[in-house]
Amino acid sequence: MAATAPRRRGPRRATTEGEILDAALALLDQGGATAVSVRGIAARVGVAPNAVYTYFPDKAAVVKALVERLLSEVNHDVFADRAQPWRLRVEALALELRQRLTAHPGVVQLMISGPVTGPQALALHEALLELLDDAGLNPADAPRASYLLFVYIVGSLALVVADVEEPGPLPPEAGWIARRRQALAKTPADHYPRAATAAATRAAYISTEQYLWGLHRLLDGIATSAQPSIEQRARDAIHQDGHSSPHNTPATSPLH
Amino acid sequence: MAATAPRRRGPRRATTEGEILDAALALLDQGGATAVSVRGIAARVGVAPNAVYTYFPDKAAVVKALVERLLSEVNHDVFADRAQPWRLRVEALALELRQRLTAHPGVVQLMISGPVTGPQALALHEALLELLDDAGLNPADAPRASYLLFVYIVGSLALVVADVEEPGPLPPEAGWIARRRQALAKTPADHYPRAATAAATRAAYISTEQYLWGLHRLLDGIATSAQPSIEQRARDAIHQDGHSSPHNTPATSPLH
DNA sequence: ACCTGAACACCGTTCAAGT
DNA sequence: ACCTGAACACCGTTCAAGT
Repeated sequence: MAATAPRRRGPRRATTEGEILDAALALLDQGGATAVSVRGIAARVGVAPNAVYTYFPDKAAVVKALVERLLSEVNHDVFADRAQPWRLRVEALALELRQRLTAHPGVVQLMISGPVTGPQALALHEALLELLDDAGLNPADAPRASYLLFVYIVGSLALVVADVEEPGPLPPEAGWIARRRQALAKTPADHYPRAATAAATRAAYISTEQYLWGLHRLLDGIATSAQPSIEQRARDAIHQDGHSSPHNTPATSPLH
Repeated sequence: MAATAPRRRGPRRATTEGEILDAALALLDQGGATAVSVRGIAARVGVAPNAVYTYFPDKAAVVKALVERLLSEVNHDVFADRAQPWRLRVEALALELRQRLTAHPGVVQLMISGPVTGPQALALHEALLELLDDAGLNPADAPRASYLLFVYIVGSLALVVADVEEPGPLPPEAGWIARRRQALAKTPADHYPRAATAAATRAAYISTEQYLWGLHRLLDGIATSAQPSIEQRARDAIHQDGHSSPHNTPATSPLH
């Protein structure tokens, strides 16, 4: 795709494709997903609105490229170490993605405004498949599990971001939860007794702790059904049954 | 909220608040989330754009009311039967929500454009908490599990809807998957070997079957960690330990 | 190849005015 | 209470024209 362009030797005037994405990112960060506009980008770059169409066919292409750029900032090293237990590696991936994407809250909305099929998204998918293969999942379950994890991660972020109405960076977690607790305390106990009782827990839905709690339940579910049992793995060591191929890690939960 | 208005006796001119939501829904169904505009609604109702502001303070309020209306169409009966195993009940809820929301694909984007806190959303939350309580989850885990399920359901629907770019009703599943398989077959095996091998499975990510597969893993994870084991439940029948209160259902997976 | 001016068909929202 | 005309500050995209 990115053919080695002739690279003009004149001093000013940068790549201008990167400039456009820089401008789009700046708009995203200060105004949220709705603030990313072709006209806004053009104004920031210092150019007429339609000049953007020299580099991108339409706004959707700009958004797609922006999503790819942010996905490219995900550090694959944090979950690449095959000596680590697979659960810890998945957890590292989930936390890394959460951190990178919540740093630009609006990007989640942009991501789910169209199919996520760019090279960076595919590379992440590939890495996760590798990871789950290392975990001993069979080839039929690994992709299913990878999508399950992706759905959970994206869904979590989408709901977290949706909870704040003002654009800009997400508020610090502690104060955010406190504010939610205050609001949820008004839940009418006569109509919604259980929701009212659980108000404090509900306030923490947007927390990293809830995020990890859910992830661990999910990993339990994947391990339970898609990994061989301890007894089965013992037998596997002698007689392979073609359904599973345990590699290196035990199915212990790291934090639970 | 809905105080009994004087109800004019003149023949024409309906509630006009419902008319607005009808128009918004029609726009949503034929043009997707982006087609829901104040001006479009006004044109459909046959009124000046600013007339909408007589009934709603802003567009966000219209969207919120529309989401609530669609959530109100969710049939609680399909998961209300306490004689049914809890897993089947959760599955019924998940399928009911999926069916209702995919009937109006754009609504998922509208839902996650702001906090989901209306009465209908709360009622659903309450019902799910009741259900998980029936399942024997302790009061600390039930709300966490309910949010986990909600995240999964909403995340799944968001990604399913994001996969189609044209607005309007979702395509029939079989042809949709076939089209995806055709596209994913082009995955370069040299760069993404596992993703390429799993192309057929990836094509079915948007299927109801994958949706249920993920849900079952999730239920396994919830049952494993938050429900007492079989032995523990046997002991529970005699000696209550205050951590769990099993009611009526075994932890068998219905479809797996 | 890269950019512009001008235009088209849209947005959400406000304000003053009318009934 | 309910609605309108007019306006303001925005959108994405196209087209013909310029360098």
